[in-house]
Amino acid sequence: MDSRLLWGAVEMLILEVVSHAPTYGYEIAQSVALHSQGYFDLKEGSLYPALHRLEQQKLLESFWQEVEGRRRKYYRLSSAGQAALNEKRSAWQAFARGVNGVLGAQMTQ
Amino acid sequence: MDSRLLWGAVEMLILEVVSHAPTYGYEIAQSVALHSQGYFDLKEGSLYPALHRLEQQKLLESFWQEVEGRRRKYYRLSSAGQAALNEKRSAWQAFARGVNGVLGAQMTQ
DNA sequence: TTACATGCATAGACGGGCCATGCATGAGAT
DNA sequence: ATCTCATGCATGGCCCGTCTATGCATGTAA
Repeated sequence: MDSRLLWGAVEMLILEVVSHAPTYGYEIAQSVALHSQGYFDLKEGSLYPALHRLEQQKLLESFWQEVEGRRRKYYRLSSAGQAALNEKRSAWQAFARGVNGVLGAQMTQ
Repeated sequence: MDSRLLWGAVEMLILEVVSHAPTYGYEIAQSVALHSQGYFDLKEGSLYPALHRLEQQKLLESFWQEVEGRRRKYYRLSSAGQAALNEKRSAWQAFARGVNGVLGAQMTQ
């Protein structure tokens, strides 16, 4: 995995996963790994700071919950977060289109 | 343009353009802008350091040439550069596949 | 003579992913 | 009993590439 490529995409991936249902850090990392067929392996040093950034930007809201003796900090998407996710998806598509344009790859959309 | 997404992709874009024919910095930036429909606008502060990195890594070779009173530093792809380009293209495809997997986007290949 | 395109180059700011580490609990293995 | 591993959150400092701003030089057009 080229970690440099990850720059700027982590927040979008987190927002995407949280948009499906309120969830927490550890599960987010699992979900991202699962849906990317193991390609992404979010490290704590990337994941938690990103979650804190997103919360501080009011894109995510959090609440603590205790399950089987374990503390979990759940996050849910705010409406601003949904808007930001839509923007980031568009930016990603434009970026991918740009890269593929230079690479001469076939674009299907 | 989300400049954060650019991380790690600049070198691939440069190698790709140079792979078509020996060319120089200014023209590389133009070519990348053209093929990405204006999406990418490589700044000097990104472009030239990247070219120097690639040359130092022996992925590019350079030679100076004077055209109409203007000095141009031409770059050509080395065989190691071709191999690196192939690797970066694969890495890009894997990355895009990973992102699109998380986003739930349709993958056509 | 002013402005803009061409052409290369660098310094410093900036910021976010990664590594290593720390702490805590529960379950299963030895 | 003890150890290991999965679960779960968190942070400090390293690392490094993009960006802004700047500098210099030449040719052409307004």
